[in-house]
Amino acid sequence: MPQAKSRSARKTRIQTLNEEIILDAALEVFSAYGFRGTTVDQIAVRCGLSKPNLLYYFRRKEDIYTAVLERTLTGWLEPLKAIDAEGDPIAELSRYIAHKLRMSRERPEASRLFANEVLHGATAIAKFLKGPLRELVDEKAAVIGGWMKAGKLNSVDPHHLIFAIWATTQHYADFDVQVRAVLGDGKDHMKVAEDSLLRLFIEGLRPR
Amino acid sequence: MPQAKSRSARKTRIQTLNEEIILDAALEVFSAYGFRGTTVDQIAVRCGLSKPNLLYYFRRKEDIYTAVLERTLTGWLEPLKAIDAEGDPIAELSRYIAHKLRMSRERPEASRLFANEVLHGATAIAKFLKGPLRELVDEKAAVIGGWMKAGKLNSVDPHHLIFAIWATTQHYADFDVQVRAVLGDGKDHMKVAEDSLLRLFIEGLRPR
DNA sequence: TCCGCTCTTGACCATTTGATCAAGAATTAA
DNA sequence: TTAATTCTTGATCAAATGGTCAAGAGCGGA
Repeated sequence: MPQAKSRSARKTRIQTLNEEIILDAALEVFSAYGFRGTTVDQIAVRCGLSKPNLLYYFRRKEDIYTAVLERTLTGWLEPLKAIDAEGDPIAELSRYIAHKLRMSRERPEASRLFANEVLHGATAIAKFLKGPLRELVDEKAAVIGGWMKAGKLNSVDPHHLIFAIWATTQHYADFDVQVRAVLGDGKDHMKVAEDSLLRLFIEGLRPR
Repeated sequence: MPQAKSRSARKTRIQTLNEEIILDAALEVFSAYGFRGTTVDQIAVRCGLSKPNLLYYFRRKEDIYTAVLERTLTGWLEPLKAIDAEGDPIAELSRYIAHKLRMSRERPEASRLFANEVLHGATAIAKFLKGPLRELVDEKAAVIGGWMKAGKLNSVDPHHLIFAIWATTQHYADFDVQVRAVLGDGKDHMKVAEDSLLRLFIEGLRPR
């Protein structure tokens, strides 16, 4: 809502359109350079608008940033939410891992934006972390813990299991440059990554 | 070597001392705010020197950054190097995981500096990644692969296994804020983290 | 068509910040 | 002690950058 007073709550066609292309461009730039490393001009150039025009839609650079973050956080919890307490434990967790891995491949910018924000203190999303995120994690950790008590899974602290899944899957987005440096940029390694992670999480390293 | 001409190759007592306290301060600040997010003045204040004085020892901000990175990379590979082909596979990998986890607890700044650099393209350490890092990883991956072929470990792509160990252990340094938001800041959770990761990597989730 | 509101931008401003420099203080070797 | 060298810093600069503003262009409903 740029102009606090004169502009009505309803959005113009142009307004909707431009806010969208701004946030698209902002995600690209912020995820690549971080908040401080990004200039408003970079975003402006990227989406073909002038700098004052950007600041017409978003008063401050920070507003663009928080808008991009909010937009990204929407849906960030979806894969975890999808874990079904009634489903087969191994199948549910396998699906979760595969889902997170797919997100790292298809939308690495979202993961990097998030990683950068957390890495630098997460001041903009502290409430999200301590609120919705924590609640959902607690809930699903309880589900996983139930599976373990029922003997359907080996006993591992469920919270740390979730951390491990986050870490390993998001690694392919956040540390993509390193992965490519080690494996070579050529081919697509995500298929191997998926097979490896699934086998590792489910079977572990010790032979049976 | 600040003054190119008049200063000899040998370092003064003061020079050695000050370069050290500068790099100590720089690690703190760079790891917290990233390269762009850090100002020379912040570092100067942190170590009690004036800004021009900092730039007497390191001509450019970038020189401080690369010096800190270099200093941090020294030793970054040590834990992986320590994996012994002659040792017991499970024991060697357990020790490696525990070692990396301890580093995340004791020197999280180093991990965060590295994470930030890779996240933003790793332009300053590209040679390190494609050179020494890759070579060492290939070497140790071969060792682990040998263990698997010998039936001493379940077969998982060794490169991706190493990525998984990096991701899960460094997660506790890089995503510390998130971990605390979910688990609560109060107690020390690293002991539970270690038990969980070791059990997860070795035994996996599927009950035997 | 006409009028009010929305959209766009060139010019501009203030602050931050990396970097320089000259001059003086401190240190060191003789 | 002395002279050469190293170290330190206040003052200053130029560039980058977030943000403002007034004026004009464009759009949409009556």
